[in-house]
Amino acid sequence: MGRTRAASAPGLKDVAAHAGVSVATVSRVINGGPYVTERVRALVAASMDALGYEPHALARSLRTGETRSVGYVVSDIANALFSTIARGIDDALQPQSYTMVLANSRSDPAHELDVIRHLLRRRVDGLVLSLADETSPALRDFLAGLRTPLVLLDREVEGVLADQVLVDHAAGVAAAVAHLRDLGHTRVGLITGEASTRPGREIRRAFEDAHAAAGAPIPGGFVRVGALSEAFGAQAAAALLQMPEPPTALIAGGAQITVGVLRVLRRQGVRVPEELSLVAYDDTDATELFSPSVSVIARDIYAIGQTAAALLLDRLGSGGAQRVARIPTALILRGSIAAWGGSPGPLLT
Amino acid sequence: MGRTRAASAPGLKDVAAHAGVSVATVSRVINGGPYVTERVRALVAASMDALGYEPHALARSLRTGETRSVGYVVSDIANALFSTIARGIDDALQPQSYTMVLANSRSDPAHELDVIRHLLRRRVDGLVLSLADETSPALRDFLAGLRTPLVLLDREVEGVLADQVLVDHAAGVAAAVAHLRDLGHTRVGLITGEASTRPGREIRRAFEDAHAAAGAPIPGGFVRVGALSEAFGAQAAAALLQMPEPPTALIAGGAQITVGVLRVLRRQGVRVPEELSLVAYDDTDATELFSPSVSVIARDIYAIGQTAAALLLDRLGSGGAQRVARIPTALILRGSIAAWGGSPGPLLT
DNA sequence: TTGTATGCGTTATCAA
DNA sequence: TTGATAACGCATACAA
Repeated sequence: MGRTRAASAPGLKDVAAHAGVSVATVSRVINGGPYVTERVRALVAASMDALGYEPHALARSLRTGETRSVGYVVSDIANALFSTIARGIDDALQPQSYTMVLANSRSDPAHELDVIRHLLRRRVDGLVLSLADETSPALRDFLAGLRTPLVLLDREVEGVLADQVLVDHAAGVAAAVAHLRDLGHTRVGLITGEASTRPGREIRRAFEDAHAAAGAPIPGGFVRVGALSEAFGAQAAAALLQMPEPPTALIAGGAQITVGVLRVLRRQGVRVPEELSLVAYDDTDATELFSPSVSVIARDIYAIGQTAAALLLDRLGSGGAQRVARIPTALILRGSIAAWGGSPGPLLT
Repeated sequence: MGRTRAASAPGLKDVAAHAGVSVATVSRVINGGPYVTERVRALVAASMDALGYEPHALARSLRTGETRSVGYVVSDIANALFSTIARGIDDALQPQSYTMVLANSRSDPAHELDVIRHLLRRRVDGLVLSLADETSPALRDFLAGLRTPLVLLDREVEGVLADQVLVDHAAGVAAAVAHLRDLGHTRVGLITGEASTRPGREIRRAFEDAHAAAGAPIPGGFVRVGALSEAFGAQAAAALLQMPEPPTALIAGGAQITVGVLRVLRRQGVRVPEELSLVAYDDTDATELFSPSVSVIARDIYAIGQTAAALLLDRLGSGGAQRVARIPTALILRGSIAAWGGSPGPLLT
């Protein structure tokens, strides 16, 4: 007896009845509204937890027009890069009581549009996008016409107005090439992702620029471009090693690619760095624990997510012009690099 | 001119006006309701994409009482274990057009309750929980009183009615101990997580049971229990190695712990498997690429997520009794194990 | 300082 | 086969 609708969760109405006030008053108490007596506030608060009241976020959102949620679209959440970014986003969102809604696109550009639409139907207040492919015209047009605030992570989509977080791949790659050349390497290979996504373009461009600046040619077939996968990394590394005149140093431009490369080097018993110097992408357990430890181009991945969320929250709050945040890269030297030709320098472990 | 409320997204009303029918009819078309002329259906469909109409999921949910979303509560999404599970959940959810809402508890039991409450306010239809601590009384009481369908991942919470996905740690650990003993190891150490969480309890129990079954004592100090972190793994490994009579074989019961252990073995130049045989947890890049490759107790992590989502969807659909799904473990033998005392067997790489 | 009443965009009930 | 309309739970303009 007493409560009539025992089945469903208590609402504002139930709390109001229990406290002997109106729903408006309860609402004011919940939202910290003005003009509420301390006496009434306490009364209502008591009723709320007597009934175990939990505000109905959907109803509130329908009324206010904001969901306090942001969508994160990602090609594969199981990828350490993206899950670390997700952590960064979520950590930055929680203090403002925003929620992250995750949508996995499975690296499929068509599906990508679907999941974005799905998020929009749920009326997320903003979107953070780690796009699988920034060249799809359908996606580009769709995003260009979008009102919802957007943050692009290391992606450039023509005609789309969005905040961006860009990783400075060029600096890391330039440093790596310069270091290897200083050590006497004139035959440096590169394995990286396709041009359909910014990192692939940037890494390749920086690699070529660094050689051009040094007035050094890149031997034919030394740049391998393909999927950001272990399989491609392995295949490309094997192909490179099989060349009549293989590279004496290699840059693996992508974390998954790196794993494939390491697997091949290990399987073929290639001695690193004696036979091949190696610079890989991203400071991970795998690169650190490989023997020898692998020199890497590293960046603060967590910060990418944090920064993205910060940009988005900022825009949701105050609006303003589109902004671009830049994440630096650093070359971390470890045992996988040695001089070529001349006398070897001191070996790191 | 024409549309009055150009600012906000078009609603059912706008579509109805544009098509010259009632909102009820539009709603029927959207939901594939019965009794709609093909003529009208086409008319409405045309109006919908003329206006770029997107259904308002929140309003619909408010009306229907279901959000078609499930919350996944996780102690750290950046952890590969949980991000892989998340992928499994999401993949199983998407075909049914359910969405995953992620909530990171930061391994903090108090915060854990907060994020669950937050998810509930958003009226998720169900919850998948990778709890950081299953012993918290507050959390236990809260969950016990919950109406929302629950799936516990490798956790046991007293008094809580929920579907469960349980990993069969015991089988893997038993196989590992048996294999090591067959190879002559009588001094096997274990580093694993605390009893506050099922895996820690199970792994320890299986380790002790396996020894008891063999009538073999476990040397004092050979079982180290602590945080599931790299730091603890490293610290415990160092302590074990420093003992006057250190173990000849070691089981690292946790992926993070494993990384810490590997780091120490490498730093101290411990020769694996000559000086120490090693069995670690989870088949990862790090364990595979370590030299030598590390034997592991593996399980299909992705399947944990998939199974959890399947159980939940099932319950959301048909209800029925609580169910328990079991995920097997397997011992994968690689080069990190060798016989002790007798003649070494054939070495794997 | 508090209460009443309206509407957010839907679905579902009932009449037509 | 279609249309009018009442909720869903809340926030807020306005009245008191």
